[in-house]
Amino acid sequence: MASAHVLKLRKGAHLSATEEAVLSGLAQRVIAVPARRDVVSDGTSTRSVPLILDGWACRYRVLENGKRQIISLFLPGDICEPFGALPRVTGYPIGALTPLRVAWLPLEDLSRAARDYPSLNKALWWDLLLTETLVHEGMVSLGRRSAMERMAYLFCELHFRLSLVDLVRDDVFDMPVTQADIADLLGLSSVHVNRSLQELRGSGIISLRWQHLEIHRVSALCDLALWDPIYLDFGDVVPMAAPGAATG
Amino acid sequence: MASAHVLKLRKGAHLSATEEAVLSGLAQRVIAVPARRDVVSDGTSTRSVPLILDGWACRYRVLENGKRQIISLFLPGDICEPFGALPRVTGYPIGALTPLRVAWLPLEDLSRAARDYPSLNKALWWDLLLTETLVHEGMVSLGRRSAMERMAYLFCELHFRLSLVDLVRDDVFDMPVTQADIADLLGLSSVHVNRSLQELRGSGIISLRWQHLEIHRVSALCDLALWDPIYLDFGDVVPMAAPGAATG
DNA sequence: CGTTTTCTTGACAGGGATCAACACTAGTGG
DNA sequence: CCACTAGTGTTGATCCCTGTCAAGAAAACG
Repeated sequence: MASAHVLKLRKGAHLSATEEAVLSGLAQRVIAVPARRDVVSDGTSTRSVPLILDGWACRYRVLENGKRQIISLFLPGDICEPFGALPRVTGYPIGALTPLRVAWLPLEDLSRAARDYPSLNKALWWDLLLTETLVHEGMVSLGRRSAMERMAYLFCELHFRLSLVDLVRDDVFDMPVTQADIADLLGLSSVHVNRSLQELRGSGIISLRWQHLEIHRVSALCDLALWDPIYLDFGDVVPMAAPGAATG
Repeated sequence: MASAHVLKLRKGAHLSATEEAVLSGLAQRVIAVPARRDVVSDGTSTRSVPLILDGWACRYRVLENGKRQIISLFLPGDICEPFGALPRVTGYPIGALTPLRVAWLPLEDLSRAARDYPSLNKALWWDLLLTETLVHEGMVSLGRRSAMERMAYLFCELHFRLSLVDLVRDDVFDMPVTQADIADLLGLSSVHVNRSLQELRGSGIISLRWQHLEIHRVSALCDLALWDPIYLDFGDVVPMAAPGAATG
């Protein structure tokens, strides 16, 4: 069974067996991180980037008044710093929402792999594009979707993203986060998350018990979420990457 | 007088006269875009990226219900697709908020320049980091700042960004956008923007007339905005860029 | 100078926050 | 194995921030 990032990157480009082996080989230095601990607390090492093998993590920010906003969610198979080489003098912490298995990918290995294997390169660009789009669509949610729409959108996004790494079966998947986490993700209060959730369950579109989400009517959920597949279904075909703008 | 992008990138690395000349030379193909016209309507050409020489632009998204959210703002000196080479099969449109002068930078030229001149490379990475951080902090605004705080934050951000390109004099700068634009930027209604603006003016912290913003008490504004300089003052020193994660 | 866009103001409604209490679950240690 | 504790989910009551609708004033524009 291939690990999550291999499963995910397969969706971005057709990978040969060799390339998949290379990809698996990158994830050598694996460490465990307990829930609610920071993976990186302030900026990231320039030498390697964290890859989530298992569990959920997030990039977040806590304001002076104590309010927390989750900026992006990292699921199994996600590279937490997709702008990999970006030297950060400062940055937002990345925290574990659940117990984590994290692989630290040495940047040298990663860029060598990308250089040697065009399909791998393509897949990594695809991953970057996807990550960027997710952030943008998250902004649209926070700015212009109602609480209910945000919830619905989140479930659609999770359905889409977790499908990429084979963690969805029959429109059912695990959601190992608290309602308070969801609140910080959606810019709501946890009380309101609770109520929206109940309303969504009451409508028969989903059910959620024991951190287990089941989507009964996917299309109804997408409608409610103002989901536009144009933005997230990239399909299988992605043009080859041109040279990077800022690449030395 | 150097053009805006040169002024901006100077802040990211020390550039030699030669490097500045190269940078200026990149902006050959200059075109004018009238206000309210799209610069790119669906995705971007793979061959070149737009650079704003003059005027304000934005990346935005319109939901099916007609609501618009501005995802990022582009000011003079900004490269609209800082992920330059990113091949987009889909994407959000970029629109002109004011009449624009746009230079289309050929990607080949850009990456050759970055390859040949390390400081230029460093500056472009710095620019990318800055852009990324602005988006993240925008999410925090939308999710966890009140209307008043968002307004204040926006003015702080603009003060910071426009200072980079020498468009601020004595805490005064032009704001050539309508209140409806601000509303779509901050995830508010235009009516509420109007009222927040008046309250802010009434408090004596700013004045705004004829699209001319004057900040009277910068520190008060920063306090109100929950402004954290850690996230946006990168200072002059930035570590050298490592090789890109997904660079072929 | 008329026309259109933008700004401003008022009245009203509602979505979501806040506060507070209680139930439930899970983990902990005796 | 059970009591204890802490975290999480649930509910009700209340408030207020912000959206919506509508109309008039001011400014921009051709």
